[in-house]
Amino acid sequence: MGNQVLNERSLQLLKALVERYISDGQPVGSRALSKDLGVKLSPATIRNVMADLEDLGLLHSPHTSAGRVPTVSGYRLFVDTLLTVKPLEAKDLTRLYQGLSVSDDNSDMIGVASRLLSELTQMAGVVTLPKRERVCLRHIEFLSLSNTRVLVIFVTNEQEVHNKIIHTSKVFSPAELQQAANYLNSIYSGRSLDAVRKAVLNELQEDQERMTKLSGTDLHLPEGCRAAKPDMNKGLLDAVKMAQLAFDQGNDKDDYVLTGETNLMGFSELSDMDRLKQLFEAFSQKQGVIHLLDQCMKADGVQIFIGEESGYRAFDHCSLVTSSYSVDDQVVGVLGVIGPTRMAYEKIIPFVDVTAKLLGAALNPKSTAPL
Amino acid sequence: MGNQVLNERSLQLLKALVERYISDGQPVGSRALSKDLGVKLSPATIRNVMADLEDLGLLHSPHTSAGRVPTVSGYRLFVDTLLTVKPLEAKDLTRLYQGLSVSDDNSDMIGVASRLLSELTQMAGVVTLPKRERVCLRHIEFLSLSNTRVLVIFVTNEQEVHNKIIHTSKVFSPAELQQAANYLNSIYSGRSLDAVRKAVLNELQEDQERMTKLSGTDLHLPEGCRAAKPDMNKGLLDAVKMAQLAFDQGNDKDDYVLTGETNLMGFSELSDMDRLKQLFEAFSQKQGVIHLLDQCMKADGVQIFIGEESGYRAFDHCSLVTSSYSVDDQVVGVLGVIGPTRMAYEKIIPFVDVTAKLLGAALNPKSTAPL
DNA sequence: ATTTAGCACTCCATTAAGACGAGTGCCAGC
DNA sequence: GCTGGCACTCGTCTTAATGGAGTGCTAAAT
Repeated sequence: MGNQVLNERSLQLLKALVERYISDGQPVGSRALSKDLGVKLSPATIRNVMADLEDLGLLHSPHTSAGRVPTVSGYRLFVDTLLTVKPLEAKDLTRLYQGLSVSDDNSDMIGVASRLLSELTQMAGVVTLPKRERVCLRHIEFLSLSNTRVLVIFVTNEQEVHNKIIHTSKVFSPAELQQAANYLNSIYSGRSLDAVRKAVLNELQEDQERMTKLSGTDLHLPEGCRAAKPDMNKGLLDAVKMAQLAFDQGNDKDDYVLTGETNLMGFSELSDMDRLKQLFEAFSQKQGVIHLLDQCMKADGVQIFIGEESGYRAFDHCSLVTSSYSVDDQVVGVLGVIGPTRMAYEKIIPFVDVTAKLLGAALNPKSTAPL
Repeated sequence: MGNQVLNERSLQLLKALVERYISDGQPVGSRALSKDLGVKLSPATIRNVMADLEDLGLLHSPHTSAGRVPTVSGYRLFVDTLLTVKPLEAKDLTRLYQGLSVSDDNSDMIGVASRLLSELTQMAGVVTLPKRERVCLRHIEFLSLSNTRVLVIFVTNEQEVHNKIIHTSKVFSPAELQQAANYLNSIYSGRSLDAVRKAVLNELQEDQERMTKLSGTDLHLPEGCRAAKPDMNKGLLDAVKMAQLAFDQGNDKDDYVLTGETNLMGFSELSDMDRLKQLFEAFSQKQGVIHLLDQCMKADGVQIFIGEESGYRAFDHCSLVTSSYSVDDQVVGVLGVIGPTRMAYEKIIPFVDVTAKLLGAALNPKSTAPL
């Protein structure tokens, strides 16, 4: 009896079984496996081993007289220790390179990456937009709309343009807005949004303290203040206040680009309409998916969620292969592929891996000429 | 014999049949119809009439011993002349009003409208983004990225921010860009993008003519030129050239917001996976849908495509109820509902109608205070 | 001249039964 | 510890039978 729980042979057998199941989609029986396996073993022996693997929770029989199918734990063991990753095919690599090459118009790199993933894997591709906090502010601009409504436009990382409407406490003239923008640009340009937010808060706090200290005597200039003239100083404070509104928390509506969802409609394991509906609803509600992807951002390198591991019902029959991508050695986002649990991990993993690296490179501001 | 092809009675019968079919989803037989119908008619008589209607191509039997189902022409006749539109229920109307009320942050009105449509009708809602050409330019801004790459940011209609990267023929300093923007803003602000594009082309053409006339003698100022100094004039020409690049054709990537696609997965007539896949693929490829919606923009008021009428295979089993929406008496976009041919037209039509009107009102720049 | 009742007929949907086959579990022998 | 053999299970496929909803046609009724 295979009392020595997981010997080499049973692992090889599990590997063969998973591979077979992934390529066929049919529960695999002892006979089929016996033929697949290099080692000469009779179906009966294999049945014994399979029974052991089933006891360990790595396999599962749909019913008495069907073959075995890997469980989530079975897949997990497989991807963690048994999998032999296949290098990308030349043509796919070329495709990725040409799609994600550093070009002048990299305005839709995220979309391109997502489309490439879905196109090449024939599953769904997903790419999160770069986390705003981790991204560099390049330029900020204010534009008066009406009365106290001000449109804030800011550019990050060479290409992305964001905008938001804020309400100011008083009415500003275009010149004042211009001045405020100039000031903010001179101080904060080039720093990460996160840093800017902190600096802004800090600034406001210091000001608060000064106010209390010098109660009323606003003609005296506190030291450490860069501004030369009092009225100027007042203007700058307004600028900082506006910056605070602009970079407010909650501003970061994380989002992602998902493509090739329709590819998922071909898979038999997702042919159940209710399941599929749940999955697509999760896609459009977004928050669940975002949360899941956020988890992947912590670790870098390729990460995999198999079936129920994700913790989201809608993903019960799906796997998610992700990798974070970095700009300037800083992790800014995640991309990945969504497909049925029964997917060709050994091919998908390198796809995701390479795409993440290329996307990071393409987004790198250093590779495009600085101002 | 009902030789007088479409008498009042047969029309009433058709109406009853369509209504019954819409609410049941089952082919409707003569007996059921006889009960539904106010008039006392035996099933046999009804059978005769139904046979006539079938000859006219208004009805169709799935098979010998099933009831009848309306054909596309049947539906068409129904919606065109038989339909009695039901007014919106109070709660739905309230919902629309509160969702589409004029608020300060109407940045995502389009999305809100789409969500409302899908939520209230339990089908898919679609709203096109306002046509750029028909929308007013409010402000333009240039931002130098690197060398000849310039980011153009322009705001239209109070709220929408667009951006595009253009390549200029020479390197401009920030000051030059600022000047160019100022000039363009002073001349073109408030005019429709379409008008601006034409004016710009005109300007360039005139300049061209001037150039040929005065070949080389650029010290002489041609009359009709507003600029006072030659170098200034040169700068303005650059501005116009940049404007041309910015408002280039092909820039108008028409787009739409589609929500509630998942609602479509519940309908039995779309439960066929292949069909559904085709439909969803059409949704993500967009161009087909855009073309279809564009057609609806020509006519104003509610417009309906039933099944194959749309001309797109993917929509064969769907109907599309649309209405254009206008800002400032100018049609700028289209919104609508997509669902199975068997939909409650009498309810959907007022939904679409009212939503279009409210959206138009909410987007109207006049209703928000001007600068 | 319509309308109606009656009747034979068609065709789908459901159910039941049987045959098939893939695969298992277990046992006894190698 | 591995293997062959064997009985058994269970899903799938095929076939046949039954029931019912609905039609088309014809002949009688209005």
